[in-house]
Parts: sequence; structure tokens; C-alpha cells
Amino acid sequence: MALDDRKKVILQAIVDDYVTTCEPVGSKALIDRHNFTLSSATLRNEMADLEKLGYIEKPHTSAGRIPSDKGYREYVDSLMHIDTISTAEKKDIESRIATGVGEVTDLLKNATNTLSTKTGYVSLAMTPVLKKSYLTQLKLLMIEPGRALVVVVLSAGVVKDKLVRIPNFLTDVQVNEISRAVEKQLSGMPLDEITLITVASSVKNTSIPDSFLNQVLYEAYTAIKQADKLDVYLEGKNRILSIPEFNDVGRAKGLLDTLSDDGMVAGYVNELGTEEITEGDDSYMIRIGQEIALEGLEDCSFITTTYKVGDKISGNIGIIGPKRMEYSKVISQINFVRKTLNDEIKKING
Amino acid sequence: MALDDRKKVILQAIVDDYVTTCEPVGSKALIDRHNFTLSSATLRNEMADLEKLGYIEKPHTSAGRIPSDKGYREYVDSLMHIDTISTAEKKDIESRIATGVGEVTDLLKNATNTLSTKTGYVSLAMTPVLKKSYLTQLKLLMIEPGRALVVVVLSAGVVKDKLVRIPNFLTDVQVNEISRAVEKQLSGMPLDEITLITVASSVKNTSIPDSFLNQVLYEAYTAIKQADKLDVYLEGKNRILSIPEFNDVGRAKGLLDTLSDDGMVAGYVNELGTEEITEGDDSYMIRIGQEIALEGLEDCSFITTTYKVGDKISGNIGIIGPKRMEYSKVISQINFVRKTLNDEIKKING
DNA sequence: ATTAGCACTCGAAAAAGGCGAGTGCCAAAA
DNA sequence: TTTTGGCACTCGCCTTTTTCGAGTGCTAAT
Repeated sequence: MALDDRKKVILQAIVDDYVTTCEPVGSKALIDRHNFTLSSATLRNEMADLEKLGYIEKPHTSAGRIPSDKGYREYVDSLMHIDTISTAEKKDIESRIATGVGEVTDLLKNATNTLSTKTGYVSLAMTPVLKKSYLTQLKLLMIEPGRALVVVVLSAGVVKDKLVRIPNFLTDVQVNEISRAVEKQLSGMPLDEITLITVASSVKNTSIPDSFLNQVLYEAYTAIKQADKLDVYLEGKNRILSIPEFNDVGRAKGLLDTLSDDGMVAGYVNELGTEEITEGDDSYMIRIGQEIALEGLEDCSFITTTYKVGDKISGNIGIIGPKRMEYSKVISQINFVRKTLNDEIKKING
Repeated sequence: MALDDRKKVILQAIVDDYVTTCEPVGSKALIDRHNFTLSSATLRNEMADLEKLGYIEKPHTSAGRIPSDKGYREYVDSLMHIDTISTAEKKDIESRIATGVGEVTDLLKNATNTLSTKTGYVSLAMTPVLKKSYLTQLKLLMIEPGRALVVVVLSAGVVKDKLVRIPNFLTDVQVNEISRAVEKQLSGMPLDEITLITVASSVKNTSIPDSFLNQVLYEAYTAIKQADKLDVYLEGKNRILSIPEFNDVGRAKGLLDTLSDDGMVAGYVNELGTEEITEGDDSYMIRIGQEIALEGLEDCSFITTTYKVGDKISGNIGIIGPKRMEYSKVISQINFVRKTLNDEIKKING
């Protein structure tokens, strides 16, 4: 017994219906809503087959069927057809993303915001993967005696800074000298090759006494390492509470607790490969239910895609919603957001 | 009929019991838990009186009593006795707050984090009130042709920066010149006196053509204004979902939505007067239930206190929890956090 | 003023019942 | 062999009913 064409159509209909109603779909209801040339009895037989094949399941004996993870998988892989986005909506998305932007992270914030509002789900973006990136600039800026701002600029266009304490007696001029020396040595160096030793060696030939330098260099080093940290932007977490699946406070809390742990989310997204599905201009990866190895996300689906900064560097944006998600709509939206994001990043990074 | 001593003791017992059990307290249960020299009948009479006076109320006829807002108010104003904090806990709080600190905002983050974990409720902190503060420094830092970082330092010790676009042809030297001119003119100026015109007038005598300046000055201006914005740090929002009062998703969402609107929270806290209660070293303000003019917080209490940056500038930290809150414990904790925060700020700002 | 006693209340939890969408299976029709 | 009408059966959900008990107010005695 295989998944013939008719079964596919039926599965598709089941997923579609379940996605919109959030209620197990039964044979009669299916017939009512679609004009199949089938009786409910035949449909029942087909549904029994689909169940044996593992594509759908029953919450309990006398209920309708809901798609299993495998069913959703089949659906997203070969059954659904991706929506097209109206010009009006494209304009809207573009303007939302391009508004008030100074740097890449602004774009990311705008993008998550847009995605979350448009889809009604939780959206996320991660700063570009920095392991593959290198340092382009490092500046020490004297704020007042004893305090300086370390500004780190990475090849991905990410700018981070950190306020640090320095010895009180260091002068403006000395700080500048250190700044220039360190930058000269380190700029262009991949982040993972930068160690406390590389940093220290950069100031060997300056006129500043070693004793003054240690603290400054250590702070510079930690600032660089801090810039190496992946940042996660999550938007719309509260929307979880509007989703029927998470009507139960305990369940909702489980999910929200996981999502609130930025490190956990970042780590997971980062470990996901990049085996995205590519369809024409679109390109995305979907994780469904149990496929997501994060506590509390068993009933969720996770759609991610990749934006680019230059040729080699990339970051992820994504949507987290219930398995029962409007995949075709969400995918079209996340893809257009990705495209817009890429364009805007090019504008910024020239 | 007045609130005599016995009634006070009873009210106190009712609040204490309700706080711990979250269930309406009845006459017999009260007798069981406290060793009053009273019969339940007398107690019932007293409770009827307390109800007439408005200090307690019945959820429904055949249930026990719960404190009314007025009852809680009486409790916090004159009935409860504030806990003392153990030395071990003090040490813990101190080390949590002082760990990994570079600037004032780090302290605030640590403080909210500590408060939230310690109390189990939502905690909040706001950056120092900037209206009363002035600009101490403004630096333009060239990142690359066409991009610069504007660093704004305020008297409260708050450092903010913003990446902006500038004309491509501006050189490092020119940017420095602008930077110095603007800073010279503006430093020491109260933030609310800074306008686009003040900013522009500062560069009248520089050698740089006006046509180059407009964009830069505008960006500098918006960066300053952006620094003027109150930042809110909220920590532990998810804990809401563990509180019995918010076991209902709809209710929880109402509260979380309000809390997620930083502007709303900031605005409200900012408008609260400073009529704090002072008791020895402690000093705090409590808003209970309906007294809080924020949607969704009708069943909450809001405890705030003030930390200081120097003599004139101050900011707020606070706790949001259910009305049924362990006031004495929370107040002792928030006060010790406030004290620690003040000490650490002094260390940073010299 | 206090208290023992008692009838009464009323929400919450448990038990009972009916509804109905859904199911599987069979035997007849295509 | 596939499809279909028919039918008995299931079982979660919803509503109604019952039971239970902590709590109350009131009264009469202490």
C-alpha cells in the first residue's frame, strides 16, 4: 500500500482543514468542505490507510484525525503550494524593514518585528555567524580618566562596544597609541585566532610601560570575545498565549521558559545544518514537532532561513509557531523578508 | 465601630494566611492556625465587622474572606513588620549585583535579575531619570568612510551610542573637528535644552563646509535625543505564569502584554510621585490593585524604590507581583538591593 | 461580651446522562 | 476489485444532578 495520488489529495485536505479549524477532522466534515467525488465510507477507508501509513493519527477512538509529524512533513515537502505575496504586502514589509535603520542589528530587529506581526507567531533572528568573520576595527575611546569605550567592528558589519575601566593615569594620547597598535595587529584576523597573547603581542613596540597595559589589553580582549557572542532577537513571545495549543498555562510556560533562554535557542539554531529546501527564489528549512530538539517545542514547528552578509557570512531568521501552522503563508512571508533583508544589508555594507 | 487592636490582629492574621494559602480564610481555619483566645463565633462577629469596614470581602456567600485593597493597604501601612535579611543572603545579593559590571546599566540588569530570582516575581529597573541630567560628553567616531559611531555620555553615567551614516567624503580629521566643536558647545547642557538649533550653532566657526554638516549634525541630534529615552529592564516576566492568580491564559496575557510595552510601564513609573514610605533605612512606595493605573495589573501590587546617582539624579527599581504578595520579605529584599545598588553606583561613578 | 449550637448557603467536585461526530465493518452495488 | 449505503458502536464533551463540606449569620444561653 503506497501513498497514491488520491491519498495525497486527502492528506493535503486533512492538513489544510486541521490548520484552519484546530479540530480533528472527520470523514463527513471533509466531504462537506471539499468537493471530492467520493463517499464518506471510501474516505474512511482511505483515512484508515493513511493512519496505517503513519501520516495521520487519532487523538482518541471516536474523534477525527489529526496530521502526525510525518504527515506534516509530507505536506510541507511535496503537498503544499507556497503562497504568493501581494504587491501591497511586499511594499509594507519593505518599508517596515527599512525604517530607522543605522546598522545590521536594526534591520534584524525590524525583520523580527515584521515577521511576528505578519504571521502572528514568534519570530527570531540571530546576528551573523561570527566564527567565520574577522575583526575589521578596534578602537579604544577615552571617556574620562579611568574609563574607556572599546568599540569592536566585525566584518559582518556588526558593531559592538563595551565600557571598561582602565588605569586612571593613562592619558588620552596613550590610549590612542594603544588603540592604534592593537588595531594594526588584529584587524583582518579571524576572531577565533585572537587570544590574550595575540592581543598582548600587538603592543610590544609601544612607548607605554607594560605595567599600564595589562588591564587595558585584558578588557580589549574580553570586549572582542564578547562581540563573538551570538545575539538572538526574539519577538512576539506573548503571542504564544493566543494559540489554542498553548491554552494551558503549564504548557505555555514550558515553551516560554525555553524561548527566554537565549543561549539555548541560539545554540540550537546554530547547530542546525544548512540543508535548506530551495524552490525557485525561495529557500528554507523546516523542523516539525519531535524533530526540534528543544524542550517544550514538541508541538511546534520551526521555519528558518538564511540571510547573507557578503559572500561568506550568514545569519538565520526564523519563525516558531504551532505545528498547525499556515506553512504556505508563513514561508512566503519569511522568504520575502529574507530577500528584503539581504537587499538592505547590501545597501548598508556597500 | 473602629479598628481596635483585636481587629487589627485579626486582619493581620487574615492577610498572612491568605498570602500563604491563596484561599479564602474562614473563621475555623483561622482559629486552627493561630492561637487566639477566641471562639470561632466571636471571630465571625469580628470578621463581619471588618467586612462592614471594608477591610475584607467575600468572594461569595459561603466562602471565607479575602483582604480587600483597603485591607492590604492597612496591612502594609501599619500591620506588617518588615523582615530582616540574613547575612548570608546579603552576601549573595551583593555578589550577584557586583558581578561583571562595567557601567550603571550592568548594575541595573544584575539588580533586576537578583530581585526576580529572590522574590519569584517580576522585577523592573529604569535608567536614571535623564530630564534632570545633562550631557557630559559627545564623541563622533569614524568607523569607515560613510559611517560613524556617535557616543553620548550623560551626567548620570549612562553611555549610549548609535551607528549613523555620514557623507562619504568626510575625513577622519574633519569628523574629529566636528566632534570637538559639538562637544565643546553642548557639554554641561541639560538635555531638554538641546535642540537641533543648539547643535547646529556649535559648528558655526569650523572650517568644514556647511553642506557637509547637516546630515552629521542631524544624526548627532537624534542620537542625543535617543539617549534621553528611559530604558526599562524587566526581568522574570515568565514567572507570572506560575502565580495561581494568573493561572488563566487570558488574564496572564493581559498582564504580559502590558508589561511587554516598555513605554507604557516606563511612563507609568515615571509619573508616580516620590511619596515613599520611610522606615529607618528602608524607603519604598507600594501601589495595590486598583491603585495601579495600568491595564491588567488590577490584581497586582507594585513596590518601587529609588536609587541615586549622585545628589540629584535618581532612578527606580521595583517589583510587580500579585496583591497576595509576601510584602515583608519583598520589601526587605528590594531595600537591600537598593542599598547595594547605591553603593556600587558610587564605586563606578567615583 | 462571648460562645455553643443550629439551620442555611453555595461553590466545587463527583456522578450521571444525553448528544453527536466519528469510527469500523459488512454486505450489496458498480 | 472498488465503492458505497447502512448500521451498531465508541467515547469525549457538555449539561444536569447530586453530594459534600467549609463557611456563614443568627439566637439563646453563659
